[in-house]
Amino acid sequence: MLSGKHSHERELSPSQEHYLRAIWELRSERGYARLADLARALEVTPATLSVGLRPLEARGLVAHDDQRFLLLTPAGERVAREVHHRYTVLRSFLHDVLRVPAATAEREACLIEHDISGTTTERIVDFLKLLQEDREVGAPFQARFDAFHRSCGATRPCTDCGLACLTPAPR
Amino acid sequence: MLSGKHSHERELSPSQEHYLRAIWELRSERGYARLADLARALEVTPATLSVGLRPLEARGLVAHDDQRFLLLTPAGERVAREVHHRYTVLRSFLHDVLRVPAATAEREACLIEHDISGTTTERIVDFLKLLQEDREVGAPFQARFDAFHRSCGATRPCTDCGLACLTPAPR
DNA sequence: GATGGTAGTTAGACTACCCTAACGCTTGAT
DNA sequence: ATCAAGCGTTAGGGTAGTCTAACTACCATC
Repeated sequence: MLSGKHSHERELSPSQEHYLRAIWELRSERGYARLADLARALEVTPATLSVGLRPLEARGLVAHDDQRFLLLTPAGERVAREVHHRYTVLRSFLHDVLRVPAATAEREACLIEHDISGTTTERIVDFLKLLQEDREVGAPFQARFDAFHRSCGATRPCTDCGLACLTPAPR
Repeated sequence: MLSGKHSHERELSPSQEHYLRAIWELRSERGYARLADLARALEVTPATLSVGLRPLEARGLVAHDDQRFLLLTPAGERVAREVHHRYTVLRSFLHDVLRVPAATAEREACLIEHDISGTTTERIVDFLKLLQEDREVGAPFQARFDAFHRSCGATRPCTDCGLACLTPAPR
């Protein structure tokens, strides 16, 4: 589908970032990660991973035991945590603020995590923190937002584009 | 880089969505779109497009003149507008609300536009409208947010993960 | 009417990502 | 001791999206 050139100026491809995050999450949850577990978690065949992890090993991000348990090097763990961080922030924003259903929020966060810069991520963190910490902003905002989009008239298609648009509707 | 299976359950691939949006934008701006213009706009070679547009023609989304000027069918235009809508909404959110620099906002919106559902897009629209229309929420919110992230202490790394994290820092 | 630029196409190659099928290596149960 | 299960690897294939290079087709002017 999408490939090279545009998108993803990062050093690692989306898949590779995904692999790293999944290894880290497995290891956090159960203390170890085997290739087969990882394959299950990522819904990918072991063959795919066997090949796909190779470049990550070559770059010194992933390694393994004498028992072939997967390990993250410090560099690999740093990347994994960054990806996980982006994922978490996005999911929280989508679900906790925008009230997108949990499954959708997770699915979309999984994709967007590879597209979004660190800078943007931190802006969203600021945003979440503001809602959390500033009582004069947080609660009223969320209450209004919830009410706002519950009233289905909130977004009405604009006659020009047939899509809910950003120019305020005439009244 | 990223391919098949995960990501993008949409009928069209990210590239194809991109092509449609670009045709639509070119035609909106200057009334016509030629393959060469499109190639320049998308920073892709004409050869890529010549091949890449074929499936879109086969699906009845794109057509051309006797003069080979590119046209969108009604179905093609509908998709193009949807993509453009997602793009616009994202860019506005990133730039106007989160204050991400314009260039970054555009670059990231260009990527995320293919990942995000219509539902989520409309949630963001609701959010933008709320800020725009509700004076008790909009202005104070934005003022606080701007002040908040200007003060660089706003996000501080948490000792646990080394990344600004979502659990409130101990005080 | 030859020359040359612009537009689009075709052919061939490459990379990323995925799959299935077949094989080798433990390891644990019978 | 064998045999089955499970893990990982290898080999071979497929698709999407891109590229370069070589072509065709049309104008435009000289």
